[in-house]
Amino acid sequence: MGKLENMRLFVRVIEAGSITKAAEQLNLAKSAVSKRLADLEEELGSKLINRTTRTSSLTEAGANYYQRSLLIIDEVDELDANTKDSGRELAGNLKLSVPLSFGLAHLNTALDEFAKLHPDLTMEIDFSDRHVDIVDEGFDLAFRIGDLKNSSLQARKITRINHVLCASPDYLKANNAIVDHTDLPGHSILKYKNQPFTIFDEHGKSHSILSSSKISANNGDFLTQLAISGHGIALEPTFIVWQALKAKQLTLVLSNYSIAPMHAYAVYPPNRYLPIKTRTLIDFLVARFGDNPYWDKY
Amino acid sequence: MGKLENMRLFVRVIEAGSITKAAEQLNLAKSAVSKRLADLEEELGSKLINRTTRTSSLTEAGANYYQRSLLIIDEVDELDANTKDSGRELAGNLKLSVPLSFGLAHLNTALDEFAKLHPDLTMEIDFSDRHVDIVDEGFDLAFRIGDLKNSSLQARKITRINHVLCASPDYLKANNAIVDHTDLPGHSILKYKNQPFTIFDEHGKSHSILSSSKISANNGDFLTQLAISGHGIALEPTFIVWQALKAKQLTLVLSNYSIAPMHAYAVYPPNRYLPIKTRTLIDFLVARFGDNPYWDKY
DNA sequence: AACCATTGTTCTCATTTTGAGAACTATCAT
DNA sequence: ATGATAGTTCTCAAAATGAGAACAATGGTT
Repeated sequence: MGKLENMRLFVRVIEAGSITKAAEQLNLAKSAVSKRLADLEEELGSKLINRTTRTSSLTEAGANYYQRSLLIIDEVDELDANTKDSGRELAGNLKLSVPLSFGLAHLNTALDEFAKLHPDLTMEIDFSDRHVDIVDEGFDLAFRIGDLKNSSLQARKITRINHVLCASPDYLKANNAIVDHTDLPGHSILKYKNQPFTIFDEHGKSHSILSSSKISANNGDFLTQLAISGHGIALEPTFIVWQALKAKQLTLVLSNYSIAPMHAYAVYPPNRYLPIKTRTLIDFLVARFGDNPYWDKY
Repeated sequence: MGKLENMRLFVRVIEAGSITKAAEQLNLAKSAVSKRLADLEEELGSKLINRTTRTSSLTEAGANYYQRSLLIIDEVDELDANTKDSGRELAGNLKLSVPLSFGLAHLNTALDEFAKLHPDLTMEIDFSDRHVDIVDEGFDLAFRIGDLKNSSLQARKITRINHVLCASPDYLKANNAIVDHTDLPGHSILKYKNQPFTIFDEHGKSHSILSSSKISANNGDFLTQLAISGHGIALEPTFIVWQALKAKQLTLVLSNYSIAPMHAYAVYPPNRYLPIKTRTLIDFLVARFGDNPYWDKY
């Protein structure tokens, strides 16, 4: 094994927090990780990590080695990427974490198109709404909808996510008319969480709606079906209900009101050279969706 | 084999000028070098070197890769060196090219003392007066006396080399008196090359002496013995004749005149991070000899 | 204080990688 | 046309590396 590979392993051990976790992430036996780390320390003649079976900490030499290694690794990755870019097709693998609804309905076709454009590229798509740990789980890219929390991850905004209130024509006929926001509490709202939400009237004034949900669920498609069946007014992102709106299965409610938009982000590991395949995919998605996506045209 | 090791191999192939020469320098089979270079190119997906069986040239990608690799390699070497320096003894090997006379008489004791100070260090000393190719032959350091030619090598001045005219008392008794430089042509001068030389009188005026040498030889010890035996006036560096002067076997001739000094240099490969063991040795020698060396005290 | 779970280390062995060397190919000089 | 030289390919032995078992050390829990 090489010097650079051992630097990467050392960096991974630090970032994982233990030899055991690093071994899991690297798909290596912990004995192999232990040995290579020991070999690196022996070659350098310096202890990099003070470790017992329960705790470990960087030595002073190790802290410096870690910082400098990061820089060198990034330079090598950039050099490799630049050399590979010399008149060459994208190749390799992209491991992506994709939210269920957005992923199945929209990202899939975009990723399929991207894959056709780059035949030497492979992709592993993991559909999940859970909050993945990108570094820990080895993802190149993850997609998040909402507001990004305090995070060391780096993110690029992919598109705008608008939300609307909508109900079936039958539901609206069978229930009290909704003229303004004060009429909402008398209705059944179908939404993700049984929590109040805020809407803005045409004057920009915000109103918090404290309506109890008869049903709440964390699956937008399910809620859409309920709304189409006349079970209430759905509060959902347009990228889910756009086709039902278009087909007149659902109708906008209080369309002169607005809801603060969310955004969809592509999220990737921090302090790393961004591989061109990852960067190209993000650029492709920004161009494909952007701030005026097709699902807002209904 | 690792990415960094393959970078070093690639750089070596470029600098050696051929796979065959690089293999010789690295003590590897040329099939191994050929394979590793091909593997690196395959991994990068780019041809780095266009090569036929007779000629080779860098591609554009290869030229960039070469330049960037040099930087990365230096950074890694520096990081390693700094980490190794963390409260540690010098270790490893130093391969030195040492001129015969100066080496045997002076450097040897200095290097022996240095080795005693650094027990984990090993040294390979190659005694030769020939002009070695430091990079080609894998030397860490070479020593040169004289004036450095136009060279990309880097050098550090170790000490000053003074030359003197001297003869045995018997020779001086048996031959015409030497009062000033005009008396020299009537004498037999023992020197390295049968060429004129320049001396400066007490007023700083230079005089070219066109005396033919009965004997010339490129071995200073041999010439010293001839002078002691009364065969003529020797023109030699003090580091060779100092003990004969001290023992009154030889006496200065025209001691109020002077000869332009030369210098001894430690020479090392250019554009490289200088390993601390090499740097420490050079510092040691500068301190040990300096501009007023012990052989000038006679 | 005893016990258990977890992490790291060491050792053995199988697998993989790597280099040596022979044989071959291609190119250029004579 | 021939020979010398450099690079490539192939085979095989040697070296390196990782997996997994067993063990040691540490800290938390009871």
